[in-house]
Order: sequence, then structure tokens, then C-alpha cells
Amino acid sequence: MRSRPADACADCPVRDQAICAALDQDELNELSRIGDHRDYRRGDTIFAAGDEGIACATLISGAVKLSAMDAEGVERIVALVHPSGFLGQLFAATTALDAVALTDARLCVFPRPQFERLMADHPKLTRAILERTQTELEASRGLTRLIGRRDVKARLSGLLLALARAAAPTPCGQAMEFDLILSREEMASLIGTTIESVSRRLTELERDGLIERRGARGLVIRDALALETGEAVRG
Amino acid sequence: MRSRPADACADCPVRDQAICAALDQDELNELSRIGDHRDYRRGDTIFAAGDEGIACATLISGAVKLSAMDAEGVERIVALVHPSGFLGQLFAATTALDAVALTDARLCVFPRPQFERLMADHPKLTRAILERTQTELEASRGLTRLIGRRDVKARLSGLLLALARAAAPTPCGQAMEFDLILSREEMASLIGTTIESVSRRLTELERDGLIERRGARGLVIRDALALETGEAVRG
DNA sequence: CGGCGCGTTGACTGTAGTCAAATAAAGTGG
DNA sequence: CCACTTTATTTGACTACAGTCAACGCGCCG
Repeated sequence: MRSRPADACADCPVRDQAICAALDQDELNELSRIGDHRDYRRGDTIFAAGDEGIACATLISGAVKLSAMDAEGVERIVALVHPSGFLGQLFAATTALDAVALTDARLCVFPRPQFERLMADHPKLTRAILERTQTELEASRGLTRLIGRRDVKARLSGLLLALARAAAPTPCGQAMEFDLILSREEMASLIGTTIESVSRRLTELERDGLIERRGARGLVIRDALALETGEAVRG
Repeated sequence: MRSRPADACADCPVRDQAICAALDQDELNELSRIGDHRDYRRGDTIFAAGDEGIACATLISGAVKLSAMDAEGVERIVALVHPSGFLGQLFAATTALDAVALTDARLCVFPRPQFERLMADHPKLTRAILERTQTELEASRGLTRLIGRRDVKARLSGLLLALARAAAPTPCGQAMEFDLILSREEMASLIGTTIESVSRRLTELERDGLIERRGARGLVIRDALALETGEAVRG
């Protein structure tokens, strides 16, 4: 489904964080002209690995996972994309990763040929993409640090904090209560463990008072500091 | 130590892979004018986390690790940089990661203010950096996949293959025999385990005929396929 | 109501981490 | 160049944690 109101950018929630933020009004108008809003439902595949990359997009709302299959046919998630993030391969002919909506999501989609023309004409746009890519690179390295931790409890704690930060309305500070956008299986895939271990560690973190579960997906962060350091509260 | 021969770029070994590859002769001359070769010894710190980022560089030869300290003061490696790779923070004021030479290394160093001016004047340079950053992002995600594997043996096998590929003279194909650029501790840091486990799994891989050790650092890949799939050769 | 898909829990096994010691390699000073 | 010190790597014994297989509970939809 599509929609493209004339004043689309004016009230766009990621207007100031996405690549568009770097552009002046004329450039924004040009970009806006080739962009198309598109809505996806949770579980929808946005791009599939191996597809020709015919489009790229800014994520306006919702969350997306990027994943690949490993040798045994098990899904391995390599990144999460949050609002204002950029999706799509720019230089390679084909997409390397699956992009799947984790929640209902809205994208601002650009056909690649036109987008690349715009990049060629407007260095500022190229620069904006560069900054965005660097941000993603930093995020990816942050994830590398996270999943390099030796015990599952530490990896899971870090993941919960990362998800809490992402769920927070503002870039800083973290939501005390939020819904997990990942299933147990997805969490396990991301931090390199099994569904059962995720479940057990969650139970343990709850028993120790660091978190509280509200149903299967609801989560309350009760002690963010302890989650960071791996220490349970004493007394 | 420095050196800057007039024809520096002509016989540069990474001339066709680094960011310079995208530039025409005039642009290359300009870039070359602000670039300075610098040599580092194994173990030298190139940039330290927290430094003001006053320079960036292309790695000409050797290998570099990017790392950060975790909460317990243990080093966590988040990336390896190989020849033609780019080092240095472009937008942030300070460097987020330590960059340490894993082997003797040679860099082509650019002062940041001049480099950024060049980027502003030459969109092609910005675009080249963008492509390079995307490549690094892909590599980082590849690493994420690698270290997300559940058992140490699989993570270590993947690491050995990655190191073999990096040691190969040409981008494709892998060196059958090469020297490990990482200590046991560094390997453990990278794949999220301990020195002892690395050592034990190496012994096991050698016993099963997948690899052969030549002293502490020398390594021969005997069965690349088995390393990939995790299966030992039968019969 | 019955059959899913998803999550939790239990029992057991195996792998990886810890502590400690032995060995090999590398660096130092004579 | 050698003897000695220091550091890196391997190995051993033990423990703890995580993976596997299996059962159970829950919510959802036909």
C-alpha cells in the first residue's frame, strides 16, 4: 500500500534524524518527489537476500531485522534497524541480507536509479548517507562487543538494554517499560544462543529483580545499572 | 618515521583497492600532496580511544586491530583492518576505539581538516569513502555472523578461514600457509572465549587434520571445506 | 473442542570456563 | 652467543554453564 501526501516531509517523525536532515528545502523537495511511503505488516519481507537491489529506503516507523541464513539453514540476525535508519544496498547489484519487518512498519522508499542520480547531483546527500553508514557501522561494532561477551546472561542483559534504548521515545534515556520486538528465537539468533537459554536467563533476571515480565513480550527494566554491570542488587 | 617520495602513489600496493582508486589523476595528486607515509611497529598504538581525531589514513601494508575496553577492563576487539582499509573517525570529534598495529604496518596519513576540505571539494572522494565504509559495514556484519555461532570450535574455524583469506595475496582464494597475526588472547577476545579454549580447539582441529600448526604463530589450512562446515574428514 | 505456535520448565549431557602447573618461545643482560 | 628472566602457549583437573531432548502450559484460530 502506498500514500504520498504533498506535505509528506513536513510532519515526518524522522525528519531531523534521517538522511533528509542534511538537505536544504530544494533538495528535500527533489528527494520527496521520488520517495513513496509504503507500509508493511509485522513479518513482511521488505527485501530478500539475492534480490536485485532496485530500491532503498528510510525507515519512518517500526523496526526491521537484517538477517542471513547460515550453513545449517538457521536464521542469523546481524542487525536491527530503527526509525531514521536506512535500508538497501547502494553499490552491489544484489541484496546480501533479508530485511523483515519486526513490527508494523512504514518506509519512505526511493527507486535506486533515481536515488543514485540525486546522489550524483547533490554531494550533501552522499555525505548524509556516509554519516548514516558510519552510524550503522558503529552500531554494528557495538553489537559485536555485545555478543562477544562470554556468558549468555551478560549478552542477554546487554540486548535488553539495547532494546530498551531503541524503544525509548528520545535518543537518550531508556524506556522503563516496553514491548520486546523480538521473539525468543530471534533474541537467541542475535546473541548466539538457544531459545531455552534465553527463556531461562529471563526467568533468572526476573527472579533477581533486574527485570519484570508482563506476558511474553512486555518487559520492565527494574535495575538498568545491574543489567549493565552484571551484578544483582544487594540488600 | 615518515617518508614521502614524489611518485609515492605510482607503486603503491593498494593503489587500486583503497579510496584513491576512485580518483582521477588531478584529484590523486591533490590527495597525495596532503598524505604522509608513516611506519608503525607491531604493538604500536596508532590512535587511542578518546583522542581527538586529528587524522585519518589508508592502511598500505600490515594489519591493525580496533578495540575497546569492556566494563571489566578486558580488551574487546571489534574489527581487523587490512591493507586498503581506512582508519579514523570522520565526523565525531573524538576517536571511539583503540587502533593498534598487529604487525609492522605502513599508513598513508591525512590531516583531517585538509582531508575534509578535499571531500567537500571532490564528491568522488566522499563517494569513495562511502563505498569503503559500506564494505567495512559488510565486514562487520560478517563478523557478527561469525561470532554469533554457538560453539567455540565453529567460531574459531571461521576466524582461521577469515585470517587465511586476509593473508592471501589476492582478494579471492586463501593462503594455505600463513602466520597468525593475532595472539591467543586476541583470538579469544575476538570470538568471545578464553585463551585456554582457543588453545584446546586448535589442538583438536590439528588432531582431526583440519589444520597444522608450525610453531605458535604459523598455520597451515589442511581442509578448508571441513573448517567451513564443521565436519571432520572421513576416511 | 482440538490443533497449532510460542514460551517455559525439567533432566541430562557435553562443552566451555576457572584455577593451576608445565612447557615453549621470546626478550634481556652479561 | 649464551644463561637467565619474562611472557606466551599448552595441558590437566575440576566446576559451572549452556545445549539437547522432551514434556508441559498458554493463547489463538479454525
